[in-house]
This record gives sequence, C-alpha cells and structure tokens, in this order.
Amino acid sequence: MTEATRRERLRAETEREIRQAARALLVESGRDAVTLRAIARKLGITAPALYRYYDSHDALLRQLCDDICADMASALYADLAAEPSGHVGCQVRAVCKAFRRWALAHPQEFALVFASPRDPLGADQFGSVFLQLAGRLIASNLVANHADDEVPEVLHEDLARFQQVLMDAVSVHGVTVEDDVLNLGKIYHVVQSWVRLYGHVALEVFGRFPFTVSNPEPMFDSMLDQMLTDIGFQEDDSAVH
Amino acid sequence: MTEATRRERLRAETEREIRQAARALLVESGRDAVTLRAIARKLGITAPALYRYYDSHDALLRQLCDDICADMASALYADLAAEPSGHVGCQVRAVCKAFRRWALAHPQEFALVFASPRDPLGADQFGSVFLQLAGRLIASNLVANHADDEVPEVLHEDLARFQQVLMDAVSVHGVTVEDDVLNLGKIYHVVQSWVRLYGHVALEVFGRFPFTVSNPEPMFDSMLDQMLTDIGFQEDDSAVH
DNA sequence: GAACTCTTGTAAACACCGTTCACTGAAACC
DNA sequence: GGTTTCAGTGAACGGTGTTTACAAGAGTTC
Repeated sequence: MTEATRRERLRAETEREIRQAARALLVESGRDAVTLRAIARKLGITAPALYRYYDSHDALLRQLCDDICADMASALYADLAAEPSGHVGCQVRAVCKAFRRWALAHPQEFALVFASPRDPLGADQFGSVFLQLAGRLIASNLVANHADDEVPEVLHEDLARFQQVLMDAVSVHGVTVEDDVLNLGKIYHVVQSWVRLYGHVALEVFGRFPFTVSNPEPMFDSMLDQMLTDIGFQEDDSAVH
Repeated sequence: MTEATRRERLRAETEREIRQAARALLVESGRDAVTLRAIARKLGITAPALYRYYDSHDALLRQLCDDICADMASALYADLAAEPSGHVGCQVRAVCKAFRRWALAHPQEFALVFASPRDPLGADQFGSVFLQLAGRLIASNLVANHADDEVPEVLHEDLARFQQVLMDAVSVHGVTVEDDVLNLGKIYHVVQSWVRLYGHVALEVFGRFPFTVSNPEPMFDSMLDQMLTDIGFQEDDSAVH
C-alpha cells in the first residue's frame, strides 16, 4: 500500500506539521504571527530547516492560502450535503449561508485569502463549490430566462469565458448541460450575486457597515432573499428554505 | 497670525513629514514596508525619535488610516463638486464611480482601510461623503417610497440608529429633512447599495472575480445602473448621466 | 561491509524590525 | 542666568527572513 519510502513518508509528515503550525498561528494571532521561526519553534526545529520545504516565507503563505481554500471548499460541500431537499434554491441558500458562517468563524483566513492584493486566485481553488452550484443553478429552469441583450455587449467576451468555466465545472460532476440553457444573461446574474454575497460577508467580517449592526444575521438573510428573487427564483420556491 | 511657537511649528512640520513618508512607503511597497526605521530613514532621523510623535508602530498605522480616509473623502467631494447637474441620481453615480476610481488608483490604501479586521472605522472618517449623499438621496422624492414593512422587524432598531446618523450628517450641512421622508425602507436600500458598491470594488481591487475580467468598467457601470434602478430611480433620470 | 551521494537538519552570521533607556543639546521659560 | 522642557541620539534587547558552511543520518552502489 505505502509505496513511499521511509524518507518520503517522514518528509510528508513534516510538511503536514508545518502547514498545521502555520495555520494555527494564523488563527491564534493573525497574519503577522505566521513566522518562519514561530513555525519552526512549534515543530522543535530551527527556522532555516523550513527552507528545505519552501523557497521563502512568501511561498509558505501562498501554500497556506491554498490550504485554506481547500478547507473552506470542504466545509461548504459538507454544508451543501447536509441540505436534504433537492431544491436548487435551497441549496444555493445553504451554501451562501455556509460561506458567511465560515467567514465569520475564520476571519483571519478570510482576510488572507479574500482581501489581499496578491496574485489572482485560481478559480479552481476556492470557487469550485460556487462554480458547480452556480452551474447547476443557472442550468435549472427555476431561474428566469434573462435575455442576453440585457447584458452590455462589452461583457459578452468575459462572460462567455466564464460560461465555459462553468460548463466545465458542471460537466466534471457528470452533468452535461445544453448550451442555450446557460446563457449570458443568467451568468451575468450569477456574477452579480457573487458581488452581493461577497460584499455583505466582507463588510460584516471587517466591520465596515456604516453603522453598528447589532444583529447582522437577519440583514444577511434579507439580502439573500432579495438576491434569490432578483436572480429569478420564484418566491414560493425560495420560501421553502 | 502664527501664534504657535517656533518649537510647535517645527513639531507640526516633522509630524507632517512622518505622515507623508509613511504614506509614500505604503503606496510604493505595501503595508509591510511601512516601518518605523524606513520612515525615520526618509526623514534623516533615527527610529526612536518617532516615539516622540507616536506611541507605537500600531498607533502610527492608525493615524495613516485616518489620513487615507480624509484624503479619500476630499477626492470624493472633489468629484462630486465636478458633477454640474443638480440631479441627485447623477451625483450618486458620480460618487460611486469616484469611489471605484479611487480604490483602483490606491489599492494599498484601500486594502489597509477597508479590508483589515481591526477596530471599527468611525463613521465620520470615511463615510461622511456617503452619509451626506445618502441622506440627500433618500430625502429626495426620486427614490421610490419603500414601505417600512418590507424591512424585517429585527433590523428596525439598527436602521433607526443609522437613520439618526444620516439625519445628523445631512443637517450638519444646513439641510433639514422631515422624519417620514427618510423612512426605514429607504435606509435599508441605501445599505444594500453599499453592499453592492463595496462588493464590486473590493472584488475588482483584489482580483477575486471568479474569472478574469478583461474590461471591468462596463461591468461596474452595469451594476451601478441596476443598483440605481433597484434603489428606485426612474430610468430616464439615471439615464441623464 | 565500505564508499558514496542525497537529504535533512544545525549553528552562525547578516541585515532588518519594534521598542526601551540613558543621555545630549538646544529651545523655552522664569 | 539658571532651570525646565523636549526633540533627537546611540546602544542595546529580542525578534524577524535569509544565506552559508557544515554535520550526520538514510539510501544507494560496488
């Protein structure tokens, strides 16, 4: 079973511990606490040893971002699986709520991944859940058929590229979808929804609402209702919860 | 005229230079480059001297945030003043576009102020432009009269507090507004608009759209159109530009 | 089993960081 | 003129990322 040599196993184990220590430091004390020396201290080794595993502190932080994205995707998939009804609307709602819940429970991770002006996040990394769900969503007939000509023509090219990404994401999971069902108008609305979802969650995590919100959850739910209505879900469907 | 003593003048000048150097470092090389020693080097002094002006590195960063907010407010006011028409809709559009423009031109500043999980930003700091404009906006009759009962009851208390903030912000500038004109429904829509505006701008600055957007401006304009429509502006008014 | 290479770690060093502290010299005050 | 106030210095402490030379064990080859 274990084809790996003893050395490879040890190396993999150490690498796992490095990631784990880095993650713990981030969660406990924020980005600035994720220090090579602090990580090394947790493992009982010295800082230069870490250079056998990562080229630089920056590379280690990038790895940390990837790990966070993967973990978040797992969490969202789990929440999605816990949504028993087959209603796509309910599933969308569940994932959006799960995203907010995850961000509030992991503010440091959220800040690192979603609010750093660094290299563009590979779409596969964090977005696979969203992508897959968005693909199923706009493929389902529950979504109103927004006409393509609602969308400014300059956006066609970018949205068409996104369309391809979505169709690939959906087809990976076995489902194939007709080209015309997944039109640009629908895709445009998905992007608009991502703007609102991300906007609300980021504002809440960073405390940047223009006034102190004592109970942000119903405000989020309210936004979600409006979003699902705007995207074209019938009210009776979104009311299923 | 200059009542200040020579020492006070020198001190004020040095403090100005400190802020300026800190800002330059942030813009040139990002948050992590804003170092006490780097600032001191720019001024030709030593790092401990900075402790005569700020209690700590963190306090200096807070000051930097305040300066950034003030500068951004100035920029937005300038763009607002450059909007000749008296149409509130055009003014809202102008400020929103100016906010995006400012954020894209100052990504490091934007990240520091709007995407750090630190103490809540005093509303007066960055929000005065938004607040004043939002106050005028919802006071104007162009905005559809959203009924209060559209708003979940749990939000009433928070929105009422925001209502008070808005009315104060508007009345500072001489305009008084009737209580019923500025109802909770309208305020709720202002908050929703802030979510979308912030969401789009942050996603663009941080490159977190789920696909590469080759030309984000029309996407923003499109979002803005939708936002202004949703908030209740008639199309012919928002079409004035 | 001996000789060899590859890998993983160490220790020391360098330059940088925030922060503290004792000290200096000049400005301001009485 | 003597005293106080205060901006600035230099040295120091412990922290950081990173490089370098070196040791020691694991795996391989003969």
